[in-house]
Amino acid sequence: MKIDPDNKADLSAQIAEAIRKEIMAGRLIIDERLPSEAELADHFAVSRPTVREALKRLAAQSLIRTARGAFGGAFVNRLSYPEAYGQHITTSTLLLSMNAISFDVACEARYALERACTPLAAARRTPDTLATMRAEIHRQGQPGLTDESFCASDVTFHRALVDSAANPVLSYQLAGAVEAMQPLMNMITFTARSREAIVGFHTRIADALERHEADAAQAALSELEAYTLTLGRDVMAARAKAAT
Amino acid sequence: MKIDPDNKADLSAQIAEAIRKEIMAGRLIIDERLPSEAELADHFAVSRPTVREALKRLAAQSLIRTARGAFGGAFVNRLSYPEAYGQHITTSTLLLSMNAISFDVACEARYALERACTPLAAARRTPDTLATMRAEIHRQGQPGLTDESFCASDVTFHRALVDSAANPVLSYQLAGAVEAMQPLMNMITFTARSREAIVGFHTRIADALERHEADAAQAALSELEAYTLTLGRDVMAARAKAAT
DNA sequence: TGCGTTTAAATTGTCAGACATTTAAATGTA
DNA sequence: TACATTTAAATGTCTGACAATTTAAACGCA
Repeated sequence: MKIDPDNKADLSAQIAEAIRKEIMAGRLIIDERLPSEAELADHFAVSRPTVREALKRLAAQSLIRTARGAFGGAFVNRLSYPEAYGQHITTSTLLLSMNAISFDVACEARYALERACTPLAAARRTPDTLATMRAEIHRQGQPGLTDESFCASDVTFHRALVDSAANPVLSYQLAGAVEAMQPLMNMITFTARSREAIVGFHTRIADALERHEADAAQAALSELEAYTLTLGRDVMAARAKAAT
Repeated sequence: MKIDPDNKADLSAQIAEAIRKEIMAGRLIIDERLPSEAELADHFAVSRPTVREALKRLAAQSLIRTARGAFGGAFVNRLSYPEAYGQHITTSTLLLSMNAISFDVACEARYALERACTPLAAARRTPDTLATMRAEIHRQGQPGLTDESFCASDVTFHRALVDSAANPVLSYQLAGAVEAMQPLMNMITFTARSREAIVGFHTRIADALERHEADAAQAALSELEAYTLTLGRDVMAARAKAAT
C-alpha cells in the first residue's frame, strides 16, 4: 500500500484516499480483506482511531464493509445497484437543492435524459412495467391525493418508464435525474386541472409504449416537458412576486 | 435533532444517518454550523470518537466540511459541481467494474445518453467546445499515441460534446456514464485502422455540430456506437477464446 | 484614542490504552 | 460423531489526554 507524503490534509483523509486509489485501480480486488485496524495503524504509523476514521469514510462510500469477530475485518465491497442508486440520488438531490439550479435547467436535463430511454423502452417494455405505469396513472386520478403523494407517484411512473428500457446502467444513471427533481416538483401546487392534464400525458406515453411506438411516446414526453415547464415557471413567478 | 432508536447498526452509522436526513430535509441549511463534537457526543449519549466517525462519514460524502480553531466546527457544505462529479464518477466506475456489466449494456447506456445531448449541443455549441473537440481529434490522429492516451482523449472529446449542450445538470449526469466507460475502453487495442475510423466519426460529429445539424450528429454518433460495439465484442470474443 | 501584539478560549486532530462485543475456529466431552 | 464450551482475533466503544489551529478579546504602548 502507498504511504502518505509530507503533510497537508487530515491523516484519515489521506489514508482513505490511498486505500480508495488501491481499490479503484483494482489492486485491491473484490471481497479481499484489508489488514486489521491495528496492522493498518502500524503500517501508516498512526493511531487506531485515525485508521478507523479513514475506514468509516470508505464505508460511507460503500467501498468497504466491515465484519466483527474472528476472521472479521474490512473487506472490499461489491457495490450493489441499490447502494449505487442511493449514493447517486443523494448527490444529485443535494447538487440541485444547494446550487440554485433553475427549474428550467433541471427540467430540460431530466426530460432530455428520459427521451434517451424511449426508443429502448418502446422496444422492450414488459407487461410488468406497463402495469406499474397504469397503476400509478390510476392513483394520480384519485381525488383525495395530496400534492406530495401525487409527486411521489409521478416519480414512480417515470422510473417505470426508465426501467422499461431494460438497461440497468441506464436506470442507475436516470435515477439521479428523476429523483432529484422531486423536491423541485414538490413546490408546485397541482390543481385538479393540471393533474388531469398530466394524467393525460402519462396515458399517452403508456399507450404509445404498449404499442411499441417510440415516436409517439417521445412526442407525448416532450409535450409533458413543456407543460411541466409552464407549471414550474408559474410557481417561480409567484414566488418572485411574493418576495418583493 | 433526532435520536437513535433501540439498537441495530453501528452508532456512528446511525448518527451519520440522522444528521444526513436533517440536511437532506433542509432542516440544517447550508453553511450552518453543527454543534461541536463534544455537544453532539453529549446529545447522542456517545463518546467523542464515535461522533467523529459519524462526521467523517458525512465528510466523505461532501455533506459537511470541518474547520479547526475557535468558531471552527462542522458546517453543512454546499455541494460543488467538482465534488459532485467526483462522487458520481467514483460510484459509476465501481458499479461497472464490480458487477460484470457487459460491454454492450454499458455502451448502449452511454450512447443513448449522449444522443440525448445532441439536439441541445447542436443548438448551443460554442467556438470553445468546438475547439476542444477539434484539438482532441487532432491528437487522436498522432501516430505515437498510446492506447491509454487515445482513450483519455476520447473521453475528453465526448465530455466536450456533452458540455456543448450547455446544461450543467446534464453534464453532471453524463460525466458518470462517459468516464465510467474508460476502464472498459482501455481493454481495447486500437489499431491504426480503428483509430482512423473513430477519428472519422468524431470529425463528422464535430462538423455536424458546427453546422447546427442535430440529425447528422446523431447519425454519426449512432454509427460510432455500432463501431465501438464491434470493437468491444472482438475483445470479449478474444478473451473468451483465450480463457478456454 | 488608535493600533499592533499577546493572550486566552474554543474546537478539531491525534494519540494511548482499556474494555465490551461478536464471531468462528479449536477444544473438550458425552 | 455430535454438541457444548473455550479461546482467540477482530471490530465497536469509552475515557482521558495532549497537540494544533484559529479567532476574539485583552493588553500595552505611542
